Amino acid sequence: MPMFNLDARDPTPLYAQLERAIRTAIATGKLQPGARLPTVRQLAVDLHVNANTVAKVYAALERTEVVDTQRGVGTFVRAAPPSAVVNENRERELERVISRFIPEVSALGFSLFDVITHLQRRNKQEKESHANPGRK
Amino acid sequence: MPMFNLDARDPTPLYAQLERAIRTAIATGKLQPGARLPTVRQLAVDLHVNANTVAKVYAALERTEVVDTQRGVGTFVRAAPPSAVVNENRERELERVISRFIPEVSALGFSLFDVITHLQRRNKQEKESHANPGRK
DNA sequence: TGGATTGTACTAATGTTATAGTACAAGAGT
DNA sequence: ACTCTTGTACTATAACATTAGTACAATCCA
Repeated sequence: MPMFNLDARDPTPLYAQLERAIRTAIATGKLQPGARLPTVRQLAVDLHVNANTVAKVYAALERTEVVDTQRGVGTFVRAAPPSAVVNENRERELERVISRFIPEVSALGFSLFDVITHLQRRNKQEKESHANPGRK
Repeated sequence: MPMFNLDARDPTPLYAQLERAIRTAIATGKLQPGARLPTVRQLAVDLHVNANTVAKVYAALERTEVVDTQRGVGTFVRAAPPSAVVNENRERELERVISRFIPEVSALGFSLFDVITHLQRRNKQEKESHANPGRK
């Protein structure tokens, strides 16, 4: 079972799907700080994509300081930066990004409740995977 | 204000975004059976894309029998598909848009819990404003 | 030191996406 | 018949995405 899931029928480019998947895995705690990502070649085999595609994603994540790569060693999830924004501005920052998000989902016909329900399900799955890390 | 919303920064191809948007609009009832879509050229202007891109989407929707096109007249929404299919696609649609959203907020240093909390507060305010519509 | 592993850097070839521009065909209305 | 609007079809071009293959550099380990 591959660590991530790409959909070849999705018109979204593979590299974009993969980058998103890794960032999401980190954001939701599936990949914790310090965790090691698969090697470029191994992940390419698992996902049935070219090694160059994986390498491109790893390089992008390195540039944006999401992972830390060491030649000959591997690539690892960085420590979550202690939010450059201070607490007062944090709320406003979150408000701003969510305000951009709401019209998008509502344009697709979803309610706030739909979104909350979906996110809570994700959050629950995240906790379960923490409590039972070696799950098959 | 354009009828649909495309995001040039989203790596998903424009034609795919537009096809998805139209199908969703139909699925959610924003575009009802018999409703007329904008002309190829007009929609191209509204969305700031090439007319060929819109034409490509219309042709794809015609091939899959989602719309009915008549030369020199316009393109119109066909009868709605069964709702079971609609609901399945809706879930996937929500999943997709949220998957795009999560890496974005986490890049700003927010957790899923932060987002859920914020959305719940919004949801509460929304209900209150419904109960008291004339409120400032 | 030698060998294996890992990330990185190229080139080349092929297919897809998006744009621009032009032209044609079918229907509506005058 | 004429004109306008609409969808459709085509060429050409540029940029991007994907794959394949090769080579190199840094690190670890025996």
